[in-house]
Amino acid sequence: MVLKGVDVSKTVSAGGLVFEALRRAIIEGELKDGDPLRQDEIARLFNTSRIPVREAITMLEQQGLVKNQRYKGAVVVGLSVAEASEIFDFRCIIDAHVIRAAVPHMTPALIAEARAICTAFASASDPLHWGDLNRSFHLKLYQASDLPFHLASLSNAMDRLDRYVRAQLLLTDGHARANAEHLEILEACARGDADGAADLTVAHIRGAKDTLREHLAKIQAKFGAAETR
Amino acid sequence: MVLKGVDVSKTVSAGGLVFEALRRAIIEGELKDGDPLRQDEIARLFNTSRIPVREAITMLEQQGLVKNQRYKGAVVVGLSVAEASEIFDFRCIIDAHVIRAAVPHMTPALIAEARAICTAFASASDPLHWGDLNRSFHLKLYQASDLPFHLASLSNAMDRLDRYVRAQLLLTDGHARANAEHLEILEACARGDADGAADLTVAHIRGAKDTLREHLAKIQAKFGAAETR
DNA sequence: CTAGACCAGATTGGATCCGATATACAATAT
DNA sequence: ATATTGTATATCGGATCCAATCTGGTCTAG
Repeated sequence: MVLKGVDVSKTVSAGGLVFEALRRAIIEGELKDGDPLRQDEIARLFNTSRIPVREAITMLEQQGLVKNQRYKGAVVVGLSVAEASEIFDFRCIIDAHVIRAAVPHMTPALIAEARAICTAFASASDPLHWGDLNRSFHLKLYQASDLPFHLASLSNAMDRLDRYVRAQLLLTDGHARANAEHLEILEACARGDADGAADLTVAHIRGAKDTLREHLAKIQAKFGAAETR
Repeated sequence: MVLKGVDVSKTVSAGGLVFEALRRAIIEGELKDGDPLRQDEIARLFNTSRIPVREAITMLEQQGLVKNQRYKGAVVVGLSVAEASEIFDFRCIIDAHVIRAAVPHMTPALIAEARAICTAFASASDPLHWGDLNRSFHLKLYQASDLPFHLASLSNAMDRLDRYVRAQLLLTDGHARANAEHLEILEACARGDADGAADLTVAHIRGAKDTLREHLAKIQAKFGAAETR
C-alpha cells in the first residue's frame, strides 16, 4: 500500500462550497451592502439546485454576513459606524489576549513564516491581496496561542470587518502604516515581549478603527446622513 | 386601532422553530454529548419534512453545538476540560468588558428587575430553572451595555457552556454560592462601581470554572481517562 | 385624476422523490 | 476458522415539484 490516502469525509458538500464562495465574495467586497442573493441565480452559477444555496445562506446568516427575510430573500448586511466600532473594540480585547497567550509558544520557524508574510505584504503591488496577507499575518502569529475558540470568534469578527479594513488599507498611507506596525509587532514577538506585542496590536487595530471612522465621517458629511439603519 | 401589532416578518420559519427546540434541548442537557440527531425522526416529531430539520442542523453546526459528518449524520458535541476552560476564560474577558460598559447606563428600574431575577433564583426550588434564571440575571445587567455584537458572541459562549454551568449549580453549595455572588455583583452595580462589578463577575465566572474543573477531574480519576477527544 | 382592488410574474419555503454512502450482516473462499 | 466480499437496510445529500408570499403593474370606481 503505497497510495497516499486522503480523508474523503473532509471533502466539502455542495452547500459548503457555495458558502465559501459567497463568504469570500462578501468579505472581499465583491458583493456589497444591500446586494440581494437570488437563490436560483446562484444555483445556476454553481450548477446545483437551490437546496445547497439555501444551506449556504443559512450559514451566512448565522455568521451575520447576510440577513434573510422570509419570502423576500437574503441581502448582504453592512455595518454602521457604531457597529464597526464595536467590533473593532471586540477585536482589541480578543487580539490582545490571544497574542499574549501566543508569544511564549512562538517558535523561530513561526516567526520566520510570519516575517515572510510580512515582506510579501510590504512588496505586494496588487491591492487585492493586501487584505488576505494582512489577515494571514495576524492569524499566523495567533496560531501559536492554542486557543481555538478565541480564534473562531476572532475569525467571525474579522469576516464582518474585512471589507472595511480592506478599504482602509487603500487610503493614503494605510498600507505603508500597516506594514510598519506589523514589523513592530513582529519584533516584539521575536524578543518574547508578550505585553509589548499586545499593546502594539491594540494600537494597530485602534488605529485602523480611527482612520476608518474619520473616513466614513467624511463620506457621510458629503452625502448626508445615509443609511444609518 | 387597539390591536397590538406583531411584526409578521419575524414569525419563524419551520427551520427556525426546530433550531430553537434542538438548541434548548442541547443547552439544557436533554440531548447529551454524542447523541445522534436523526433527520427523519426529528422531522416526524415536528410534523415537517426533513428540509427544515437540515436547516436547523446547519445552524446548530455553525454555533458549534453539533458536528455533522457527511452521510453519517449529526451528533451533539460536548467539551473537553481544556475547551470548557478556554471558553470560561473567554467569558471572563468579555463579561468584564460588557458589564463595565453597562454599569454607567443602568437605570434604577433595570437594577430592580435584576434584583427580582436574583430573588427568584434564590428561592427557586426547581433546579431545572436555575440555569435559565442565572443566565437571565447576567443578561439583564448586560442589557444596559448597548453592545450587541459582544452580547451575541457571549450568547454563543454561554450556549456552549450552559450544560456544564447547570451541572455546576447542582454541586454542593453551587446554587447558594452563585446566589451570594450575584448579590455582590448587583450591589456593585447599584452603587455605580463598574470596576468592582467587573472584578466580581470575573471572580464569579472563574469560580464556576474552577469548581467545574475539580468536579470533572474527580470524575475522570474515577472512570479513567475517558473521551479527551 | 387618484386610491384601492386585483391579477400575473417572480421568488422563497417546504414536501417528496431519487441517487449516493455508510453500516451491519450473510455468504464464500482460502 | 478467519478474512474478504457481496448484499440489504438505514440514512443522508441533492433535485424536482408544489404551495405560500411578495412585488409591480393594471383596471375600475368615485
